[in-house]
Amino acid sequence: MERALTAKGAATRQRIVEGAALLIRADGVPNVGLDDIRAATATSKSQLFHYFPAGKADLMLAVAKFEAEQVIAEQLPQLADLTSWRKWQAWRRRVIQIYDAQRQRCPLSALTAQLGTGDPATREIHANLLDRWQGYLVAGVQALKDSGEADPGVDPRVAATSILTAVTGGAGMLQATDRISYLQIALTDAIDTLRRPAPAPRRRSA
Amino acid sequence: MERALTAKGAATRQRIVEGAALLIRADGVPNVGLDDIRAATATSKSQLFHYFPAGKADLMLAVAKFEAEQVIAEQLPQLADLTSWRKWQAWRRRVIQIYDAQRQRCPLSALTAQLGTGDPATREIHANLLDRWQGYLVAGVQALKDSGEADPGVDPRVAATSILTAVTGGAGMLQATDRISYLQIALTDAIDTLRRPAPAPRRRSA
DNA sequence: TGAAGAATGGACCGCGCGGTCCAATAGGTA
DNA sequence: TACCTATTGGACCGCGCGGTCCATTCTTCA
Repeated sequence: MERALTAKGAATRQRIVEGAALLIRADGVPNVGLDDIRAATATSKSQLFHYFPAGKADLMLAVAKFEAEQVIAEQLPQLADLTSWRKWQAWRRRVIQIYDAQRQRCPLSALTAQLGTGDPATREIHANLLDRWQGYLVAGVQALKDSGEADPGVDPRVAATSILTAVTGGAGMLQATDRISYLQIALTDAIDTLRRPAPAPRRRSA
Repeated sequence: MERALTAKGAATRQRIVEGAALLIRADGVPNVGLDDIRAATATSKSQLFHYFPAGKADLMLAVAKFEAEQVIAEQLPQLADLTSWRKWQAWRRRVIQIYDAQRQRCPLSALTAQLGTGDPATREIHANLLDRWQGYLVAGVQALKDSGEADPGVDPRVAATSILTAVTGGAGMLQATDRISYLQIALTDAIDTLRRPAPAPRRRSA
C-alpha cells in the first residue's frame, strides 16, 4: 500500500504527524487547518497530500495512531511491571499525574470524536489500544493474586476491566469538568477493591 | 438576557433545538449544517439567528443543555428510587439498555467534544449534570447502607463516584469500540462492590 | 382598527479551507 | 554524467457554510 519511501521522506512524514499532533493537542482538531500544519512543520501543501493522499482525514488517522501509541508509552515503565501492591500504587500515581498534567486536552479522544465514532479505522485504533492496555492490567492483577496481595476470589479480567473503566471514565470527566477527583477517587477505589474479599456471589453477569 | 418571547416564538425555538438534536444524534455535529437544521425544522435562516443570536455555537449550546436533561430523564424512574438491592439492579439494567440502544451515538459527549472542552459554558453543563447524577447515587448508596444491604464500611461518596465513573467510562468505551462489555462488567462490578467488606484501610488518598 | 413589534422568508455575501496542479529540485543509481 | 523518481514549492480553485440583511407577514394590545 505504501509507495517507495526514502529515509528523508519518512522523516518528513513523521515530522508532519508529530507537528500536527502538537497543534491538535493545543487547539483541537476543528481549529487546526492544513495551512497551520503546513506552517508549523515547514512543509508545503503538496507534501501533505504526497504523504497522505486521502487528505486531512488520512492525516488525522495517522495522528490518532501516533497518539494511541503515546498513551501506552507515557505509562509504560510502571504499566508493564504491576507485580506488587507498591508497584500498582506507583502506576496509579503515574496515571493521575499524566492526566492531571494534560487536563482538558486528551489528545486521542479529541481526535476520535472528530473523525466520527462510526469510522471503522478509528474504532480499530481504540480497540487495539484498549486491548493492549487491558492485557497489562490483567497480568498485573494475576501477579497480585499470585503473590497473595490480592483476594483469591478476584477475577482478573473483571478487575482489569473495572480499573480500565475507572481510568477512562475518570479521564473523560476530568476533560469535561476539569475536576481530577473523579479519576482520583474511582481509580483508587477500583484498585483497593482488589484487596476486598468477594461476598457470597449473588448475581454475576447481566 | 432573554428578549420578549411569544408562546409561538418559544415553541419555534424549542422545535429548532429538538430538531437539531435529532439531526446531530444521527450525523454528528460536524456533519450538520445550519441549512440542514433549517430544512429539518421548517424554519428560515433568519429564525435561527433570531433565537440564537450568537449563531451556531449558541444553538449547539442549547442542544447540549437539552441533551443533558435527557440523560437524567431517560433513567429517572429508576435513578430516583435506589432504595434496595433489587432497585439498584433495575437501574443498572436500565442504564445498560439505554446505552446499548444508542451505541456509538452518545449525544452529549458528541456535542461537548465539538464545542471544545475548554468552553466554560460546556463545562458548566457537564458539571451540573454529573452533580445531579451523583446526588442520586449517593442517596441510593446511603439507602442501601441504612437497610443493611450494603457493607457499613462503604463511603457513599466514594462508592457513588466509582459507580458514576463506571457508567461514563463504560459509555465512552462503548462509543469508541462498539463493545458493550466494558459498561456491563464495570458497572456490575462497581455495584457489587457495595456488598464487599472493606479490608483494613491501608492507604486511602493519593 | 391601526400601529408596534415579534416572527418569518429567503436571497445574498465572503471567506476559510480542503483539495488540485504543474513546475522545479534533490538524491540515488548505473 | 545522465536519468529516473522521490521530494518539494506554492499559486490557484471552488464551494460549503456560517452569517447578514431587508422585506413581508403575523400577533398583540390600546
